[in-house]
Amino acid sequence: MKTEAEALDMIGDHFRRARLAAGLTQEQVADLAGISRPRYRDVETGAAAARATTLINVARALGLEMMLVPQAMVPAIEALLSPQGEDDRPAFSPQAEGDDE
Amino acid sequence: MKTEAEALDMIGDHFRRARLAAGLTQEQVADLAGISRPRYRDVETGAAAARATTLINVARALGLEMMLVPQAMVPAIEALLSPQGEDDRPAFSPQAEGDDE
DNA sequence: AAAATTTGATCCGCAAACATATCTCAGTAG
DNA sequence: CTACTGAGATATGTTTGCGGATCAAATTTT
Repeated sequence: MKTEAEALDMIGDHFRRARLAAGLTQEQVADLAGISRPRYRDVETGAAAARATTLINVARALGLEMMLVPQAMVPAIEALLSPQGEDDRPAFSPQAEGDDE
Repeated sequence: MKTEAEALDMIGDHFRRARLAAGLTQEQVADLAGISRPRYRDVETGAAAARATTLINVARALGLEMMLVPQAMVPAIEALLSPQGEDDRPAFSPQAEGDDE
């Protein structure tokens, strides 16, 4: 695995930013997402490949939403989010698709 | 859990659409994503809460990308994708956040 | 300073995702 | 009818995410 780990790391970084911006502790977010604190920590650090439902719950606890979009549309969406400059950082870099790896 | 199952179902439906649009078999996509066919089938049917890396790989195998976006921006992004009307269907409905459940 | 809070990190036990193999059924082609 | 392909479904065993408890380090608060 290669890009997968990077993706997880970017997700975790995104979550951390959103959490700090919201002024929440790890435990608070973990509780909101319905997961344990050690596990939320793993998500933030990208230590583990969390389940889809876990990521969805964490995202929603932080006011975020996971979306599936065509790779070709990613730049446009990023452009749409950047100016808003809240705390939104698109999740994954669309660096070509390595298919598997 | 409630909405989680729905989200998984929507993801699976999205994948299936993209797969058929690409003219690929389940086995081909599973191979591209680096997972077994029975498991990819579970993903399509929403039977299992796949891992984050699994979803990322499947998405990329289908020319899609997963993104984390502020819930407030979801409608705008959907509007951006709708006109394209290819095979893009935003993944999850942003119906408030149930936090945990 | 000490005390409280937040975070990093680890272990154990359990549940679930995962691979592999196998079987069946629907559809199409021979 | 038989042969082939795509897809649904199940069984077994391995891997791993997960909760809970527990520890220490870093930060903040009094």
